[in-house]
Amino acid sequence: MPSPQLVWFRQDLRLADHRALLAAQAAGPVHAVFLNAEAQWQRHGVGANRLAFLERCVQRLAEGLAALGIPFTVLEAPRFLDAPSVLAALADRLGAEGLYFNNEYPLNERRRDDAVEAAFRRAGRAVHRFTDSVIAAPGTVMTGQGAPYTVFTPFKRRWLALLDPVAQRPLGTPRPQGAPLPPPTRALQLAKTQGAAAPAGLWPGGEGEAQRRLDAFLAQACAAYDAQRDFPAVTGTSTLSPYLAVGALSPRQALAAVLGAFPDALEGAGGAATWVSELIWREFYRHVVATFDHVSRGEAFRPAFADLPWRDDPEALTAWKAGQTGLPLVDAGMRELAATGWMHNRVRMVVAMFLTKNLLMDWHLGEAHFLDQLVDGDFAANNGGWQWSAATGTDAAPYFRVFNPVTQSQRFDPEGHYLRKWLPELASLDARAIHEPWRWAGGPRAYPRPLVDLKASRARAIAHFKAHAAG
DNA sequence: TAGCTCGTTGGACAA
DNA sequence: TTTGTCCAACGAGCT
Repeated sequence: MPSPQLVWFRQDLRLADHRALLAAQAAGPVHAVFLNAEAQWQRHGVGANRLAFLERCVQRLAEGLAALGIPFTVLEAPRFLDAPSVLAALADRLGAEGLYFNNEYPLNERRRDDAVEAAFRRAGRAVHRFTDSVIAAPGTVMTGQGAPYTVFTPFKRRWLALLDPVAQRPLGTPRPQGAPLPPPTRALQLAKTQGAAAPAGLWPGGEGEAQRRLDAFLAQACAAYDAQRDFPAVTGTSTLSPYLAVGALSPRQALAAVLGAFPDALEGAGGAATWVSELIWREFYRHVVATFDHVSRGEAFRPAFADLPWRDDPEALTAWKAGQTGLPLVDAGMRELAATGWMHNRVRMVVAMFLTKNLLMDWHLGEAHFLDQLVDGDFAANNGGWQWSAATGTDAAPYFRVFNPVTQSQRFDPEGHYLRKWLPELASLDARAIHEPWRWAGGPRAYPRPLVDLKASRARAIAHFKAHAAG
């Protein structure tokens, strides 16, 4: 029996188009492993919804591996620090020849992976790392001066110029490796998932579900994505973010599928092109995290705003989290998040702007709450989104661009369908009154009055940022 | 090198 | 109701 190759699954929980897995199979029989890093995840804010989803995806992966006859081990490695010893022990026990895994980009993950690689090399074992969670590897999309991009649009132009769609076609699926093994006998239990609020049926795990959603999106919503994606009451988005975040879907699979359905998706405008842009945004933020370590350390991307003082207002924060701010669109979004582990992207921007501008509270608080609640929680995308909203991030969005949650509500949910869905106490109000219930006969008793005056808090935020940008 | 253009997602107000 | 202008400057990135 030849020595097995260890394949370490992380945020790449699928069998198809898996670079490390396919490379390992080419070298010999594979033994798959997943590490349960409970303590690490809890310390870094991975919440119960995300863990429960992760658990379902690992479960599907375990079943798929068993069907192919590939043995699979889940090891306890509570902290990232434990990864080298735990993996080395497994390699010793199995007499493994090499270790294969796909790269991750936040600083902690890179350090963990470097430590694992060093430990394996010291033991005389080969380590093979792959670019898999992004189409363009960090470091390959650079300016004419050889510097990393910090503005999205030129990054996108360069990314598209470098893209070779043929070379980026998905790799296919692994082959069976002997007779099927018995499927896992007991349900996998990761960390503390009992606090999960999102019903399991909302976000089924696994790559099969990811492919179903991808197909449905391409058949139904993609063509009108540019026009429809901003309306939270409409199913205009792909809802693929959780699957991309855990790697149940690869970006190559997503890109190949959209190009198959819309061959001109790399040029011009239109729904498919706009969706491809979102895939590029995902890559952009991963490159930022891979390149600028201070982002992984929690610092503002723009040094000018590193020391911006924020208001401390625990009661307002509690009201924001609970969806009790008195601004209907903000509250609807926060309640959608609490109930489903997901929030429509337009509404994410509205609630983030409200927290960081109108309430003038630290974006780190919002970032942490989102990571704790979101099924699709991803450090790079979440951090990038929050810093964009807070005007501390990579793009040049001016700080005086402050969303008005009432105007946004009137524009993007004109009939109030989304508001009524999540705010039953406002269900009886008509389409005119529901966006600002306090103006109409004092508003319903069960619903709070606005936490802040929008006009005054907007002016306060602009003055605050202006004073700090100058100093 | 210096000049030029541009920057995901907006709001308020005046005319 | 619609449209134009201002809100501030600045630095990224290209030519």
